[in-house]
Amino acid sequence: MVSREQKATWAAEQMTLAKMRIEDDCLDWSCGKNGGFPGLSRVGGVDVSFFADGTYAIAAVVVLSFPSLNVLYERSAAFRLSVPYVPGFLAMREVPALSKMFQDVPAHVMPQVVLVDGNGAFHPRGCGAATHLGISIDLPTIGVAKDVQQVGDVNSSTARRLAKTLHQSGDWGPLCTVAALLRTKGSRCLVVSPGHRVCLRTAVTLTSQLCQKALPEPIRQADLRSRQAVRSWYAGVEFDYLVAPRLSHLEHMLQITAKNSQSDDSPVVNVQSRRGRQVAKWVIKEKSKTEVPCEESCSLRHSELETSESTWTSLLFGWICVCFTR
DNA sequence: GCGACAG
DNA sequence: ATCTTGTCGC
Repeated sequence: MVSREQKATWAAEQMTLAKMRIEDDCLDWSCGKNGGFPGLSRVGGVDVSFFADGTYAIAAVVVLSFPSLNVLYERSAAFRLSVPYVPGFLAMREVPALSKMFQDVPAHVMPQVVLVDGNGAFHPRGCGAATHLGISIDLPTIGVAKDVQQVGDVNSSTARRLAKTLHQSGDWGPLCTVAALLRTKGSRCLVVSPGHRVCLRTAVTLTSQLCQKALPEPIRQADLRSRQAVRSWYAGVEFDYLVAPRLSHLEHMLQITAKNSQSDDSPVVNVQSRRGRQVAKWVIKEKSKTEVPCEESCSLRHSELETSESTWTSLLFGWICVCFTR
């Protein structure tokens, strides 16, 4: 499906990105030792759901208040899949769309940390999707995977052994230096790894606090909403459509890095934040008019459909689906 | 050749 | 990831 050369190129990109990863807490909030997170008021979650035909998908971004976990912002948008899923290269498939979604998040609801489906630094080349996204948008990210990827000596049997020592929800233990196994409700275990700008301890502690159910709430919400979006699309609801970026993240970031290093040798952190703000210069087509960043926002903003005669019934059906699952 | 393989 | 029914329980 994907050429050997392509994989080599991707791997090189990942190794470059891995070097840019900030492995310590670099936050505008902190992970208190008493269980609190002073300064933290917004947590984000992202997920992607797929259409049956496998050529399109819907990316969802949600922002929840913390610690109350109410939905402050959510958006779902469709995009064309340009890359197949290849183990170890999940980011190449999902991150471009997710990254673009963050361009449109209003500053006043921009999350202070984002939870991502998949791995962060726990990755064969130290650059899972959470790390990749984090560096692309220059936000702290945490990787939360439902299954254990083989990384070095760590694999699913390693995790099974560790899982036996975790007796109740909230218990966790390190799988390696960059990943922990966290037990949540229903005896479920998640692999948590720092994506960008957070350390392992902060990543696990926060993720644990966010697990009202078996999954951390931001990811669960993004998951629910992106799936719902797919279903209501079949019922006639239309979505924003994201157009793929012209350059890969790495190409874009390398350009900016080069530009920055000409002018001065500023510290890594400054370069990072500057880079983050310049990452996106992409086009948005068919942007729907409504943007609803308030609590009562309905999960789906459908642009007015003025098309066929079946539209009315399918819209109604879509609404019923929406109401039914909430 | 065979098994492993985040979403 | 996705294809899918009922079922057990608060």
